Amino acid sequence: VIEAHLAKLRARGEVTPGEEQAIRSAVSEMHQHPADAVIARAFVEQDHSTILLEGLMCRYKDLKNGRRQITQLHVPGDFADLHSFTLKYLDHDVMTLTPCRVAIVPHENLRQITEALPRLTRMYWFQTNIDAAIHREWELSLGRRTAKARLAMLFSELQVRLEIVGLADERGYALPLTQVDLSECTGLTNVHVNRTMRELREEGVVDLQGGRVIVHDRATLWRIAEFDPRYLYLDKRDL
Amino acid sequence: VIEAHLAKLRARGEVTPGEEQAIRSAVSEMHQHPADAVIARAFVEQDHSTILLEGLMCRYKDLKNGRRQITQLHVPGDFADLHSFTLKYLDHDVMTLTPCRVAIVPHENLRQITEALPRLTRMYWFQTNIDAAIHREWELSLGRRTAKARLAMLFSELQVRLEIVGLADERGYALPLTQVDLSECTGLTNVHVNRTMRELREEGVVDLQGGRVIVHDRATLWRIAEFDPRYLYLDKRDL
DNA sequence: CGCCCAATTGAAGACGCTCAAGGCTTGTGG
DNA sequence: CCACAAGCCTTGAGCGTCTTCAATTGGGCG
Repeated sequence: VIEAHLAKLRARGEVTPGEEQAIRSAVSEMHQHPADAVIARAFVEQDHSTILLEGLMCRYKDLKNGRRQITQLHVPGDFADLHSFTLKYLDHDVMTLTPCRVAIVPHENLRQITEALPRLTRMYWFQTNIDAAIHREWELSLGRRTAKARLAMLFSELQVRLEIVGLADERGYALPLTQVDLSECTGLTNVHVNRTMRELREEGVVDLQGGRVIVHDRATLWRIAEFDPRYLYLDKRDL
Repeated sequence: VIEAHLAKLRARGEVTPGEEQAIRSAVSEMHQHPADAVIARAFVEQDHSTILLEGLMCRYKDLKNGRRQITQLHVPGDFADLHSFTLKYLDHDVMTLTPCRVAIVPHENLRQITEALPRLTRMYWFQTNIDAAIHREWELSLGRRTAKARLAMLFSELQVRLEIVGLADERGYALPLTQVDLSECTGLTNVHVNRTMRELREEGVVDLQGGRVIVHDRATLWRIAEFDPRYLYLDKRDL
């Protein structure tokens, strides 16, 4: 059931049988969450991390006036809050966007991995560094990209990330998000997301209907977004 | 000379004599850079990381139309590109903003630390996770904060980060940045930064003159920014 | 003294926001 | 089986924050 997680690790490099065994036995339990459930609240002490197996989750931060910024989306295979292992508490909430199945990994087990398996430790360190790389690409979107490019970026990124775990192909992928969700990812309003989506649809680039992203013209989508997948670090390496 | 770096690590927890020795001997050389020098170019293979000893550096990403987003500022004590150890290349450029003194740490030495010193490895993993936390706070700024709040946020964050290494007090700190630099941090134009700085000055909150940030009213500054320093993880912990 | 870079200010315009209303789909209960 | 509610999508109109373009001022330095 954690195949997606292993697939994500293997996108970077080999996972030895011993490492795979260590990962499997680090999982203490499986769990199911409904949509819109807060998995981890900001500034609350954590004693475990969560691997997303099925569904979509997000990290977000709020301002007092209610304006919300989603700082990252999580797809199956992601360690949604691995960074809480070193941080002890999170600086953001983690919430499900759809019903989700997850695997729980106690921090104590992660600690033992860092004591005994340096290579696997580096792999997990690497994974949190990818999260940071995604944050940086989103900073570029939020700070400098136009509305259309922000949405194009988001759809491009998700397509690549979902392809790694076999949940997308070149034609599209399931994405059961509302326009409000998209607006909170892109720093726009839902109204403006709606208008921008219409433009992208009328230009024959992408469409989102029935909870599914349909990529009509990937080349144009990437060009609009100035999307360069290298920031996702998908090439294989020695670790 | 790496005292600032040790001070930053010690803000989170103890550094044992053995760990301190490992850090010191991991440094292969010192180096001096002029202002506006690119230290690491995006997508170019790296074989070392860089500790900033003196001066200011930044990470930035550009769009094709020339619009630039600075994704993080680095102050003395920071490991500016520690993440290149696991990533092998960076997804952004790293540049000096002022003349800088740096210490070079070959990745091979970091690798040996991960093989032999799990606790120090966790400390460094933690440091890259702080970078990610800063990225998230900036995402919130870029996506949802007003211009005034973005600048207030930036000045608040830098004051706290510089205090850790003894380069700021409650009255202010040296910050030899131009308004163009500030605009690239905050996703604004230099013109709008200028106008917003004037507002903050006229309200008696902060001022930036002669390369120095003068904090006249820290409480108001934090309130405008909705600044909560917990995202910088300055409390001491077992590691 | 004059050059260069940064800061500053003005005026006009654009991109995205706010407020508001209407339509569509889905699920629920009478 | 239909009425109704709830949530999401869609569209219109007006507005505001921030941008763009341009010109002027100020300060540091060779």
